[in-house]
Amino acid sequence: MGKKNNYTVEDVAKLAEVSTATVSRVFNKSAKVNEQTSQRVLEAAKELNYRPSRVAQRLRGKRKHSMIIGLIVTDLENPFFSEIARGVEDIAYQNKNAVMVCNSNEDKAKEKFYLEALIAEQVSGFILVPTTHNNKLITEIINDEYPVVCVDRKLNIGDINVDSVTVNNKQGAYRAVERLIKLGHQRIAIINGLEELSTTVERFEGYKQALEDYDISLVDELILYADSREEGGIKSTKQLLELKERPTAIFSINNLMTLGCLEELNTQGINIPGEIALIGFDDMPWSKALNPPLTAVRQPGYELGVSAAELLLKRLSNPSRNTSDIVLNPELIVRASCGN
Amino acid sequence: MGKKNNYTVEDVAKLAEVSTATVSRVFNKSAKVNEQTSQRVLEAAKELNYRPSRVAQRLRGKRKHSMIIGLIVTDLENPFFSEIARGVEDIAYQNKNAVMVCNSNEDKAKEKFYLEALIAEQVSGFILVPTTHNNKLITEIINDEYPVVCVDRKLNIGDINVDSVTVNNKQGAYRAVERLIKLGHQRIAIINGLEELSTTVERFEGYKQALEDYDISLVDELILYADSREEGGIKSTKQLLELKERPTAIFSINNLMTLGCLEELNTQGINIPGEIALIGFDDMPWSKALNPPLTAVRQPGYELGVSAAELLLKRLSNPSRNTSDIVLNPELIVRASCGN
DNA sequence: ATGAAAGCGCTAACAA
DNA sequence: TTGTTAGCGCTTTCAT
Repeated sequence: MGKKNNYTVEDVAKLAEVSTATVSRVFNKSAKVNEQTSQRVLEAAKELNYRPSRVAQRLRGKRKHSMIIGLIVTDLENPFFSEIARGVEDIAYQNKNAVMVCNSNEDKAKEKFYLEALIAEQVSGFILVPTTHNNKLITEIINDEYPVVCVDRKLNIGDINVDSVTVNNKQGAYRAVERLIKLGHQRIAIINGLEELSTTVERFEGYKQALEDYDISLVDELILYADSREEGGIKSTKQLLELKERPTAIFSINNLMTLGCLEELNTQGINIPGEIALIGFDDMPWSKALNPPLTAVRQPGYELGVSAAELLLKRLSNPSRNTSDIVLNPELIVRASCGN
Repeated sequence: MGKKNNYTVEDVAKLAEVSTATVSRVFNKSAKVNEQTSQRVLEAAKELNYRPSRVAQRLRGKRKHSMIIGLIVTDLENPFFSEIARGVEDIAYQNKNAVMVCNSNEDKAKEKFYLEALIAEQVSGFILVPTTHNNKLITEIINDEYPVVCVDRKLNIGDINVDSVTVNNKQGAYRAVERLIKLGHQRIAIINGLEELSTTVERFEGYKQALEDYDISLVDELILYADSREEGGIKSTKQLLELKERPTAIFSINNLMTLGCLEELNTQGINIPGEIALIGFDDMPWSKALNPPLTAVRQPGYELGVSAAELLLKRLSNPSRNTSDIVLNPELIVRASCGN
């Protein structure tokens, strides 16, 4: 019970009748080794099924980093974030880095827990979807010059410098709402996500801007906030439907809430887009198979992940590089749910 | 540039004017330390913003494991697997373990890469959705007494003993097909997933069993295999629709393929379930919002993850424990896509 | 209650 | 080309 393959360089060295240094050299190709000696070492290693301990390597080595990228997202069940994860992973894997993804579940304590675990494990750097702007730990980490890239959301902390990759949320929202307006809608409700998120703030700005540009005034009862989950969409939609004067269109700011919204509308037998038109933020694989097919602002999740990983890799190879903010543009995918 | 907070026990010891041993004792509460000394150490540590290096701890310490669970899934973008991940994570977090999830993307080389990375990092153990049955590396790892739990798929290797948590796939498939038969269908097509997966094999068995029990013979042209992705569903459906004699019902074995299937059916204007009925394996958050709402076999993804994590934790605390196989039962969720 | 010192498994000078 | 040796940062005897 538990031999657990704990052979060391020394065991291999002994079996191959060489020094530990030679074993190390063979494994790392860090210096010329005689072909035959090399063979002997490899055979010995194979016989013992030897695996170098990365823990020891890391403790000793000058290359302090682990070739492991930590990715912390806020909701792994949300396909938008799994798309990001895929993007990160593809780039990382191409560069022989492993990605370890952790799910903070929008919970600050969990985020902290994972951040600390990953630092303790000495990951090379982080790609992070921060839970909220104001995070002391993250500030510390960044000030400690730990390589960090924020993705999807910005870290709105005073004068701090971080790489970031985000989407032009304001523009995306603006286009969605503009579309609705041009279709003749005036009473346009918005279901916002968590209030403190930069994405929520920006999308809401797009909404306000569009209304303003078209001389439509904001109506309090049409501006809702929910929890970015399906449940939140259902609840908000119910609330909207109870209004004396219902909205003629709903702009839902996140994929899962949109699903909830659609469900509730269908449940209550509302005709979409006849009675109420619907546009969502975030286009999903199933959007076109929905009833009705959903008009949505498509965010390039995969590309977000790719860019973030590339950015992190660049910083890793050049730590003194200036930080940069990459902003990707979303796109409005028009389908039946908003009419035409 | 790059101070990177590399303070060590020694720095703290110096500042607090104690020995490194004392610092260690304070941090690990591993022995009585004078209250005042302890205070001094803590202050010194805070001042330097000292974080013990887990790498060094692990190299030295007797507790060899890291409180990190490695989870390797085959498709992180598939919500079924993210549900599993959530289950694993919740249990792990409750027990102060971190989860690092890796995505093998159904690729053996990638699976190997991650397996080795995680072992090298000395994770406490694995929860694994194996890419295919026959995997030498995994056999080795298990034989090395590394704690492993297989989830969703079994590792059909000869005499090896592993903990596993799976779904009763045969039963689930049987019920789906039986339902179709009872609704009067005789020409029932099946779109299988990757041929070598245990899940595919078992679901196909359920299909065959049901047909046999109701005296319906197997028809080759109605038995298709695809790649478990949306694209595969589209392709297979096209193929089915080109048949001289079309099936009257389709049983699609995986969520993403079902989506593809539905899309293609809708694209070609097929009436569901009028012309062709559809049942899928795997119920998803969006299933009820589809057009038409989808009848599906619901797999308890979250519970799968929970059970797997619990099993792993048990093995960790008692390595000589007998292995066990947990089988969870699926459930047929009836909606409009199969008629009634 | 505290300190000194050994050593975990490995790599990188420095020698030979 | 190969070996010897000194640590990496920490925990853990063994002394004191």
